[in-house]
Amino acid sequence: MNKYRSHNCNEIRAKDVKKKVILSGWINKKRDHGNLLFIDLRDNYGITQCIIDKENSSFTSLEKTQLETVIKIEGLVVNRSKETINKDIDTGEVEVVIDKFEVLGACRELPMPVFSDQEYSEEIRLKYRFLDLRRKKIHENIILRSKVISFIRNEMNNLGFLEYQTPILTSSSPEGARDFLVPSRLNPGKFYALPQAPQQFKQLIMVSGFDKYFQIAPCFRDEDARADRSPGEFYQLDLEMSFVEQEDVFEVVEKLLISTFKKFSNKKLMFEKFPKISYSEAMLKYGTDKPDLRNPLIIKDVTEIFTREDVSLEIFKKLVISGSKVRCILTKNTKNQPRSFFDGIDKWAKDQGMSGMAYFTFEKEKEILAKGPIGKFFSNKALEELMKKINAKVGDSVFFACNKVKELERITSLAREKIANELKLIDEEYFAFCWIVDYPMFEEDEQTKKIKFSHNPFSMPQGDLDKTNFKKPLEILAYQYDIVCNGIELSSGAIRNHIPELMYKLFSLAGYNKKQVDDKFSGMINALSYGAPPHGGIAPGIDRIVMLLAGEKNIREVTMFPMNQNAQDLMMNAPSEVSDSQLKELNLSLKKK
RNA sequence: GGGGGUGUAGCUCAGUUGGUUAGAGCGAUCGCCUGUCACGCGAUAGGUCGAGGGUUCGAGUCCCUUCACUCCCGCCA
Repeated sequence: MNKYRSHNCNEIRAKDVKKKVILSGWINKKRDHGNLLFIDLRDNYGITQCIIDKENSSFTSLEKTQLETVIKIEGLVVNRSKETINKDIDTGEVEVVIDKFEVLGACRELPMPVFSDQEYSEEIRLKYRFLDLRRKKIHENIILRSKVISFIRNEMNNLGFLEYQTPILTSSSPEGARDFLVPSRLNPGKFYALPQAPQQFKQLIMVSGFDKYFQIAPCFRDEDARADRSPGEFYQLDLEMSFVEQEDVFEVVEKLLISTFKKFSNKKLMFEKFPKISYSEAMLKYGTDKPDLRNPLIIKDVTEIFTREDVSLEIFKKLVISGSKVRCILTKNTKNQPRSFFDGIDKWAKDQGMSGMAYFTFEKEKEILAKGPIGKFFSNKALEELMKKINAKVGDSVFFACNKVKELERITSLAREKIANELKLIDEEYFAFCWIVDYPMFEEDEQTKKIKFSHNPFSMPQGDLDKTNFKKPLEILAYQYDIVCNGIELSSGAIRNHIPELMYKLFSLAGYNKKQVDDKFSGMINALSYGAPPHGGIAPGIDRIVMLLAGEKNIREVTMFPMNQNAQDLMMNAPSEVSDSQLKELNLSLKKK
């Protein structure tokens, strides 16, 4: 028998009564009655109540032992009397009468309690992550993460994919996020980069003839953090397939995500077949390319109404003449909402840096009228036309925003979320997946007005390439797609461009000449010219999938050892300074501040 | 880079219009308690009120600067 334990702390049951057992674990909680002491002993698996009384010579020293000390106890399993059974724990019908105990790992005074429902500051949690991780909720989240990853691996294998590793030390890529750089000792003055994603490698794997690849891949991007975005590093389920069209990728991913979400969550799927929404439609209807489809509110363009002569809201009309658009959000049957609801939205909008949100409610006396601050600026006819256009009924309200398209999209997207939350229109018991498709290949850089790749330079343009009008690059769509769940972008992917000549052509539109492309993407462009299969893939974010499954709003709740917002690891003290000799060996010198 | 929020005991927080010696719960230490499971009861220790400056007879509270954490915008092909 193992010297530390005969059972774990979630194993002993009524059938074990009268057995001599050895348990090891952390002191989760003590309840000291002076002559009788209860110890809740905790390990990864659960809790067992242990008991000792004054008759035992170890009583006094056990009584003085700190919480979170690791101890080993030996004792006898006994039944609890009926009225002392604890139904909240699996071992609650029994307890262990301690015969002797031994401290295996002493514990100093705790900087934060482990057994508590309190919330703690991120700072203290991250500094003492090893204590934080002992706490039930996050401990279970991390175990869930492990199980999800293992399930996904298994499913991918079943779907015929094989897992291949790709380099961590690679070359810096010119586009996209900022790279983490690693100096090369053997090549002074030169740097590796950590991969932002194994993008080029997975395409090379296809060129190498492996057909179906996947990897739970670490990705490194030196960009600022968000609640749903770890600074520094995160994981993707990276996958790529040869001889496929967009639909083939969709089929695999839908299968995988549906089985994963059904297995690990009790929430319902809003759609078993994920709806496909074009990028342009999403931007109009939801103001974003990551819409939360649990939210029933839809944005509509009503610019036309404000060109009518019988609408006299001059502030909007002037903006419309100078190129702004007006978009609105209709809320059903809200005529009885208190004034504070409407004004609250308006005030909130102003807090968001907008000029506020105008609103009114459709009512009917003799004829249709608009009740609200801007109602008087609309003629009867204009109101009827508006109602028809946005499918409104008497009793519904409508919120308007007016701005240049890009800002308008941002505003209405946020407003859609805000209003839905206020009206409690979002059912938290659902996962609503969708595909966003038909991304434009290029976009105009706002500052420089130059054409640039809007997503991924390696994506395949849509349509018959002979007929594509390369003179109007902004009109070219790509086989580029995102998958979104509950307003969170889970991944993006594409059918790749495997034709070198076309690649040069597209890069030239974005201002890169042949030599620059050859320099920057030598590995890949070279490979594509030696017989590359048509291929495509996608890369769902593992952290975000687990976050959704765990019902967490912050990615650190499903990450074992995350960095803080400033990309520092407070526990390991990273990043840190290095010695002069290390720098010298790397042929680096630091600028004095 | 920009905007918002927070910062008071080891932890979680309260602290009124600026006014006596800055409080509570948990934790720690000591004492009492043989059926608790957030055990109970009593006592003690524990504070640069994030830091610096200013206004004031007087600042945890008002003003300025700054730091830390966090949320958001930019950024994340």
